[in-house]
Amino acid sequence: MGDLKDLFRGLLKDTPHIFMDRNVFSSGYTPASLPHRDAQITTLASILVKALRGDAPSNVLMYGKTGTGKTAVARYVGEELEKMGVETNVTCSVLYINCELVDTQYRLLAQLAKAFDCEVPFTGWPTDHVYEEFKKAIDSKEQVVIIILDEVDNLVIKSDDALYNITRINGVLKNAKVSLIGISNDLNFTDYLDPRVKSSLGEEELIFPPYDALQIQDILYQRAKNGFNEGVLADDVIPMCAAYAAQEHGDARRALDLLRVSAELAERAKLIQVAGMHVRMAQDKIESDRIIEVIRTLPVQSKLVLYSVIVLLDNGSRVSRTGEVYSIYKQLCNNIDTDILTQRRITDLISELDMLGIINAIVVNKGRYGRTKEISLSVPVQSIRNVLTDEQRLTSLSEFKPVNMQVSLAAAY
DNA sequence: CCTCCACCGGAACGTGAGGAGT
DNA sequence: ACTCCTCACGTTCCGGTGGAGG
Repeated sequence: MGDLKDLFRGLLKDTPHIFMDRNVFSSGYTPASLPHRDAQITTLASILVKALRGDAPSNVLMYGKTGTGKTAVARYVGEELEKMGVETNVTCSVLYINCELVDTQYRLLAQLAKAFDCEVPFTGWPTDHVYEEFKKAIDSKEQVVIIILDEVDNLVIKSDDALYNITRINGVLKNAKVSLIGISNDLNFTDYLDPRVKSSLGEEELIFPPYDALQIQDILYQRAKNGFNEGVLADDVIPMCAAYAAQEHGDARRALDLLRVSAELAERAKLIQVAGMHVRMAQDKIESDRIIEVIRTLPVQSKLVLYSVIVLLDNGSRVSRTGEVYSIYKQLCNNIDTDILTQRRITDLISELDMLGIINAIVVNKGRYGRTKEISLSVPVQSIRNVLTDEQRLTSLSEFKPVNMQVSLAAAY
């Protein structure tokens, strides 16, 4: 036990210093420069420069798939604008709000008010009261407020009132000016909008095309220079990360994750250099983490269906049919005292699992023996069995033995 | 060529939770 | 505090189907 004191000391000493600054790879990090986004940066800056003259810039909509640098560009230009505002003595405030978390009008207003030191309780006030408070707070002095709404789709899907109110706020303010920057990865999201909001929000539009493999490489090299110590990356590491990410529609964030995970794997193996092998391992790890996360958050009923497939697999059938799955599923439900859903619903659950890429379900015709779905697992069994029995209500199922297996025996012939 | 299996999948409807309006 | 609306989740009902076997 006395050695425990040295536990961390030992680990500290042993750990090779691959990372210089882990922060460089976190999602909130804004790098000092953004390769291959000069055009977007210049355009955005030329729109926002009006703020430095004390006017409200046009509202901007930014489109692009995930990992194309939308958020980074918006934050980067925002920071520069604030800096410039200090120099030129114009108060410019840039607020960044992620609408994935802030997805109702109330929460949005509360969040905005809070940014101006205005106390709003989490709940309780009528929405228009919060709106008034927020107006009062920003109108207290002359300033230009730029609100960046990331993932703005989330705010709109429920109702576009929030956007409607904010786009019209300039009409009622005396001192302050407000502009919006909406960020969306859905090109068609304006279809959901009220036409008035649409024309007001989309005064300017910026498109972010996906990066190609070479561009991703540049980004990675730049981050690696700030994030890793020198010489820890083998030559092929970054090209590999870029190639993998480029295959999946040029997602730079994905490439950065890949690079980070590769380095973490190498670090955990106590190596001093990251090799191509680690990139491959990282690719697998990210994918299996994704699958596990998807399965873990599945509703209980879907888990039961999935478990039924596994049970059938354990009993020797490589593919299973809907009828078999359903009969096992019913047994499982009785076993843990859960409501049994109808077969119609199970059909849908099976289709959902198929779409998530966890199972493979194809419709086949067996002539006289009917028409059904042939279901097989498209991920390794051992990786998901434990995830399923981790769920509190399903733990007892690890002991489960199916009765009445002649159905699947018959299927063997 | 016809039948008929064993399920597919569309349509309409019921229900409860939760948010918005008043 | 109340009703109204919407949405996710499920059920009921049912027409549809490709081909093995007669």
